[in-house]
Amino acid sequence: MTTSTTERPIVRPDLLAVLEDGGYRITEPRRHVIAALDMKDEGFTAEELCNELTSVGRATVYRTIKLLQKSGVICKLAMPDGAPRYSLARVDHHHHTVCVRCGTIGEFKHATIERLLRAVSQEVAGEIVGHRLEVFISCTDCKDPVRWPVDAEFGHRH
Amino acid sequence: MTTSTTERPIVRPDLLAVLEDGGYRITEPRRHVIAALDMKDEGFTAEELCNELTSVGRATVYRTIKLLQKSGVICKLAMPDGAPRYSLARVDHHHHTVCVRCGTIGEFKHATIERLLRAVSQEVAGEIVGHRLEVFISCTDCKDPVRWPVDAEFGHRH
DNA sequence: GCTTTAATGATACTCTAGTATCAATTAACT
DNA sequence: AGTTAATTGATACTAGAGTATCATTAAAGC
Repeated sequence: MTTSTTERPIVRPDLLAVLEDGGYRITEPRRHVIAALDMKDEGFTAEELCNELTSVGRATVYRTIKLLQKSGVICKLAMPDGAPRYSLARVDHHHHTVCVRCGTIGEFKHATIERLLRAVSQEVAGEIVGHRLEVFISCTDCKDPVRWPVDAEFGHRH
Repeated sequence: MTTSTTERPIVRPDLLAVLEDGGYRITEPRRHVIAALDMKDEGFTAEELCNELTSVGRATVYRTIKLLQKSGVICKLAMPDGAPRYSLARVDHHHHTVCVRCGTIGEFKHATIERLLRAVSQEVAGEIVGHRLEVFISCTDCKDPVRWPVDAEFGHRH
């Protein structure tokens, strides 16, 4: 762990801009939360972030996560067992690949999903208002044990 | 509510066969659970089932749900807010349409998803081990208020 | 019918993922 | 520097979705 939580963290201006745009104040705790999640390329849980950011209160971490989520800065997604996990949104409209071993979350955009939705909309008696697509992978050379088996709980091989 | 929970329910033989095949006993409580969920074409929660089946204990309802899920008889899926919901599996390999108003769960099969996965597998550094796809709809003439907005919590319009 | 072993039910418990409260603090604006 | 409203943090609380326990009951096979 390299991030000190006492000194003022350096935060990407575009992430701070999100706060400004939303009419939110730029505070020390929020700087710390943003700095911490910006360093991550794996997914993370809210509790993990709490444990790392010892100088920021738990409630504030949760509040900031929610705020950033509403602003589109981070995505909330569900692991195979339904456990929530967050990741920084880098691409605009995208879906996620999730390693069921190490929890690393990747992003991809694909035109095919739009085609799929158009096709489904023909068959469906109603209006499509959203969708959820997650692709579970086992990333190359991953040495971790499987933490989120896809056949547990939710029927994911469908 | 037409299902009495005291008299012996009539259960589709193919659903009972699932129990036999798994080496499980065919018991009265299990008959009742199966009969109840077979009558549903909307999704349901475990608690809802518990409340309907007053003659069956809560633990048994949960145990039976888990058993049937493992046997592939019912699917567990997540609503936009992450809340689990079950539905009887009618088609073999399929995905779900979920009405965010009334909670009705439909099934669809589509070849495009296989194409999509093949395309994604080219781009991804790892092996695809599963996926999750849910299409959220507002079903035709649905009069219910929106119970599961797609923009709450999880980023579902992605 | 008897035996054995699985299954049940009442209940208490657990765990996760938050939200609520509210006095103390602090960012932003003047 | 002073004002004010947003924000914070410590902590308690909640809700949902199950799981554990264990004495009692009831299927299945003989």
